[in-house]
Amino acid sequence: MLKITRKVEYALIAIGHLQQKDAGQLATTKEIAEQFGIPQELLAKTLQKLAREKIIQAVKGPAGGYRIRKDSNTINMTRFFEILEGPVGLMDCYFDTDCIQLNTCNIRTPINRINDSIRSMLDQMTLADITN
Amino acid sequence: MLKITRKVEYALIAIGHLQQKDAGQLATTKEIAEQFGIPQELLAKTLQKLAREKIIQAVKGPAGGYRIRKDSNTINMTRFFEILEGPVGLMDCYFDTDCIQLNTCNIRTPINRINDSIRSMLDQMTLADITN
DNA sequence: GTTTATACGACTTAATTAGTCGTATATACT
DNA sequence: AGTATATACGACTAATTAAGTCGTATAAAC
Repeated sequence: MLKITRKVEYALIAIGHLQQKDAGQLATTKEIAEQFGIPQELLAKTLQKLAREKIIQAVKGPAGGYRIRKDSNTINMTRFFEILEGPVGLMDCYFDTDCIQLNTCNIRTPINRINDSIRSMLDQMTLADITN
Repeated sequence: MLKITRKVEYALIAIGHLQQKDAGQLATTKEIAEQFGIPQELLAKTLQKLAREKIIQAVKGPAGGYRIRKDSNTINMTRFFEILEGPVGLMDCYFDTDCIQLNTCNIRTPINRINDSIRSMLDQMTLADITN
């Protein structure tokens, strides 16, 4: 439990790599995959998702690749995680309120308290913080 | 990601129920399973694990069951989660340091920072806090 | 027009989680 | 003593989720 998935892990590694680059410089998925020993196809799909959400910028064609956007310090980690994984919540009922057992459930409140703490912590971290 | 498992969910529900009881009163797995609509066998195994770790106390035989221990406010949530699920860490390398990529990995430090925050938050919560 | 990059959906495989079953053991009660 | 009812626990199966692969399309540099 409380594990991040490989997709997130790979995405963070890639972003970290992009942040090392000089402004405007591109990196290809191939380059990143090889350098960090991660499966290229999976990384590719992940970066595509991030590009769609304007977290990074994609450039097609030969000499293409991805670059980090300047505003990466405005993107908080809750948003980042949710792009790649969907809702960040210890239990689904944090978002999805039509649980049959809602009335008998005696742990919703405390769990949501933990949840809120984790979310607000992640809210306060930005993607830029990931560069060591 | 960041989801708690059913085992933990069921355990928390059960503990919440036990805490409602008057001091020394027992509840059976059957009673809890029926009241909250959760699979009895699975709940049983979970409670057995908690009993082994002295989180709750088991009484065998007819008129047996489980009761909460008085010191449930000294048990923190990190410990509780780890009894049921093993190490609480966003990535395995938080505990297991022999990752092949340790030297190339550029996200270990920031991830561990998030990790520490979550753990220290859970450290500060006790099981007793789960009673609404 | 060929090469090399991203885009993206469909698919397969692997791993984890959830749930079940059989059997043993302790104990209250008759 | 014998029966009923509770926990104890390992082995097993089913379901769900995560990880990884493949095929094909599209854009752009040369």
